[in-house]
Amino acid sequence: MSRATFTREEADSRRQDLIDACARKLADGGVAAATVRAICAEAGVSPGLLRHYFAGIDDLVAATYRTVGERVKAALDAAVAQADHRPRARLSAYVVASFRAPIADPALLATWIAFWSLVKANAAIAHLHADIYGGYRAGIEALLAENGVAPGDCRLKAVAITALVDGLWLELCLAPDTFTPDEAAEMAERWLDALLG
Amino acid sequence: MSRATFTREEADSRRQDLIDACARKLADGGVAAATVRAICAEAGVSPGLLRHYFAGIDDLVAATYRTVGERVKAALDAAVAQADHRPRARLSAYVVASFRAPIADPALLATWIAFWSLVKANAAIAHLHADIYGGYRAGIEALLAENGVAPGDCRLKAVAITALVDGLWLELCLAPDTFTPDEAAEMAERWLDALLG
DNA sequence: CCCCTTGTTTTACGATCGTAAAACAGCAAG
DNA sequence: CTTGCTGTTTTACGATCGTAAAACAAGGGG
Repeated sequence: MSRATFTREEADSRRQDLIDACARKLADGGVAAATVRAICAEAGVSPGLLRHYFAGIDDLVAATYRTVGERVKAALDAAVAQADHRPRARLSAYVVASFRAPIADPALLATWIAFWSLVKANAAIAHLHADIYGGYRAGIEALLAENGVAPGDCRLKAVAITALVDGLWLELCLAPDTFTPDEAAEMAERWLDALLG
Repeated sequence: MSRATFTREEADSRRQDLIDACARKLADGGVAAATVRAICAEAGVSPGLLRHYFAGIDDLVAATYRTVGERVKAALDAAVAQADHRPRARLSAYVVASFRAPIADPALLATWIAFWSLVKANAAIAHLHADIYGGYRAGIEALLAENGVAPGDCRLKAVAITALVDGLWLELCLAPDTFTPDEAAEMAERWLDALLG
């Protein structure tokens, strides 16, 4: 039996393939399915290659969280940039974007839940989580300030908005039959109305 | 080396010990830490005993979800029973109880997140989840109806309330330094105000 | 006092895990 | 055509996983 052939790829391409495969495995099988062998098979690569690009499976999972987090943040920022320039429209755009493509993707949401489940047990993931959510919340706080919310109220209101969005994400992912992304966006909008007084 | 001694316990006691140990392991180590050997060690029992009370590890995890779910539901119902009889007070009691003892327990919330991460991959857990959340939502819908919410609006508003509560739970568990349970309860109350119009 | 039931422990097995290290193959440079 | 670098695969190892089945011990009924 001869050794399998392979094509040489640029480093960043393989790295990204592994990250994407990791996200996919986390999405449809949870943490238990994101094994070295399963991820590499999903990426169409032999198991040994993982440690050529990452320090280990934990490092790959962390890199995946970072990548997915940056992708989400970029999508949110893009939504704000494309929105009407009025403060309220900008805030709405930021929040509602969570329920539109490319963020409202079942696989992405499932991956996100897997990351949540790792925060308490994995220190590196915990640090990453604090970083990602800090940035997310900072974005909301800035938009709240634009809308005339008192500086002392921004922190808690940003938490409250993040909580509703995460909760709706969660239910949209775990029980997608009970409501639609449009209804989720509608509820989020209503929450903004309530918080802006 | 002689065989270790042991004391004979009533079946339900050992069963409950294993369930509690499973919840504890899920809480502080996530799904990865909830192995047969780790759980049995936590329960002070030899590894082989698990299969005397459960069909396997998956069965134990499911039983743990069911038990924890029932405990939460009982606490919520108790809070409503102790509340003022006016409809709005009863609804508030149901929602705010999520941020008071015994529900607002870090270990319980961490366990809950672990269950979320299993829903998509494990059919039995998914069925259980639908059951538990169905009951939870039904409780809110009944209280909303008491408060004069139109039948057609109850479903979506119950989803919205559940989402905010879950989102606040999540952040309270993953980033407990950013806000307090009291602030969470305050936000939930405000959400009720907004939804009741 | 002995036996019988059964809760409990022990031991063993095959599968799979993450990782290390060696063997190989593609491709550019000489 | 050959050489050297390195991306990639293969193989191997020790650890740990869930489970099956046998060995044992505790306590009650004859």
